[in-house]
Amino acid sequence: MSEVRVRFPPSPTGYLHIGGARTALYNWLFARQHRGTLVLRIEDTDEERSTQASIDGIIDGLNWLGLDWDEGPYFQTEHAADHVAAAERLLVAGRAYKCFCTREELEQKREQALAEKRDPGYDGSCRNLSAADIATREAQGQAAVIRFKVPERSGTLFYDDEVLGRIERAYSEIEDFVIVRSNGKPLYLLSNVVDDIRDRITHVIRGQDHMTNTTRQVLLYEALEAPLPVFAHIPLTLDIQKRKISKRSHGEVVAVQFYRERGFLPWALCNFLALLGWNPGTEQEFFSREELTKTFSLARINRANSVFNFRPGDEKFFTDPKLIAINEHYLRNLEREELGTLVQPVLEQAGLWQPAYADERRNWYLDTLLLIRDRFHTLNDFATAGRAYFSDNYSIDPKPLARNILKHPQLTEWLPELAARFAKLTDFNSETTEALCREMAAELDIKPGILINAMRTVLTGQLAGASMFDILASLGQDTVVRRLSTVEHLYAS
RNA sequence: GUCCCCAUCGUCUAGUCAGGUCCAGGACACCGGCCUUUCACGCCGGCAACACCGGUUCAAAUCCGGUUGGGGACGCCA
Repeated sequence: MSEVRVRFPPSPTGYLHIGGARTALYNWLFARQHRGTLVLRIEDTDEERSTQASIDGIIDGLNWLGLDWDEGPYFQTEHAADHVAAAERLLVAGRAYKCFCTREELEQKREQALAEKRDPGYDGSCRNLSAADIATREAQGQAAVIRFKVPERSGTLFYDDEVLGRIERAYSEIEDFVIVRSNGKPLYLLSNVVDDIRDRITHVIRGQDHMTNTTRQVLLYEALEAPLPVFAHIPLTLDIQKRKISKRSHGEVVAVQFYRERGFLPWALCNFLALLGWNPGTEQEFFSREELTKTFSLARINRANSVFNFRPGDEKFFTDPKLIAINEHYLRNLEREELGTLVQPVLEQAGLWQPAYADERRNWYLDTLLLIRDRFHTLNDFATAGRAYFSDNYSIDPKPLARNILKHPQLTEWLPELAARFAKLTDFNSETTEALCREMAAELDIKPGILINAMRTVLTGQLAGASMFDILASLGQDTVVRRLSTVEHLYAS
């Protein structure tokens, strides 16, 4: 039984996006499940578009997601000599040939073919050049690319895809493709195969957009006399208009980085991504790493493409609502200490962190997070909607201000009075404050809700929140008294 | 234009390979209710789909053919 070896080969031409992350996740799950090896290989043969920033971004993204690899990162350009050597071998074996057609000629033919609604593929002009002809052209200094010579066979070529079943394509439909540029640099189709052979890749798990590449690469494996890996083409992630998701046309919402910045939990994203195109066949939707690793299987990957349901410009659907729901689930179920650890950097970045939260106020800090997390969607909410718990410098939302404060001008007297009474409490807790508050409401002959909602608004700035008296206990007597004592400024403008 | 892939609620999907247990199940979203000082959680309920046509069969979401629709590829990009 041979070892499972898979790879994730991003091209560093942009950030890591949702689709790429899912491909990485599926490879990672498959590797971990089989106790195999995941190779990270940076496919940087496109020198014009490859950037160091992209490489860093991709690695950062994978690290954040917790998708670790066992070998690499390898860089494809470092093996360019291997790729060219393979091409030379194919040339010698008569499995490839030099083509002197210029880019301009090819471009022109392609456009013309498309305009006439004909097949735009290469017409094979240089396929049967004589040795003398080639020598002459080379002597003249004409540049040549190397093309793979697709065998003249009747019938169809096929491979058995783990997701899609048998895929067939007629030999006659496959055109002679370029494997080495005229400047001597190898191209993806070739490099990718040579590297996969060298890295002893056993399973190629990649997007369905590679299917036509695969049929050509199957030919390359054969010509290079290497065993074929197992192919698994996973469905594509589409936007709501059913367009393939790409960094260029969709911007940041499809970037993994975006979710990190917005306070999503990395495993929530993984869990969501796992379910986008795959399902366990049971009704389970939340998985730990271990559970997912155990349950995942290529055979249960969906054949149809899936839609990543986000609506640009829509605040509520700024990303797929299911992803938000999954994130909320994890946020609510995170263990106390882990939650504390994850929220810390968010508070730090907002300037709300205090060293005491790691020390003498640790308990208060963790209790407070537990108290307020139920209504939050992301980690960032702790620093925004939850700001009043960590700082006196917070703003009051207009909606609760109008509804709970401005509507009752007498609160300018009631709230300071309430503060005064709170100040006298010797045991300030949720029970004593509630009793006191209800007592005062009865005296004034008003509904307790008026005082309670007014307090919520003044103390947290928010329309919604946890049980008010728990909030009071969390905030503490001093803060509560201070904030309730002067409220006139709220009526200012 | 050619080739390849795909087709179940708005979205993610179960069910398709081994036809009947499916007048199609779950989740998210949405709507209503309960709870409640608010909001949320939670709980209860609701709306909502087998693309179409034909064939095979006692029986089709499931098998076959066609149509339509969607996607991908057709680069000296990866």
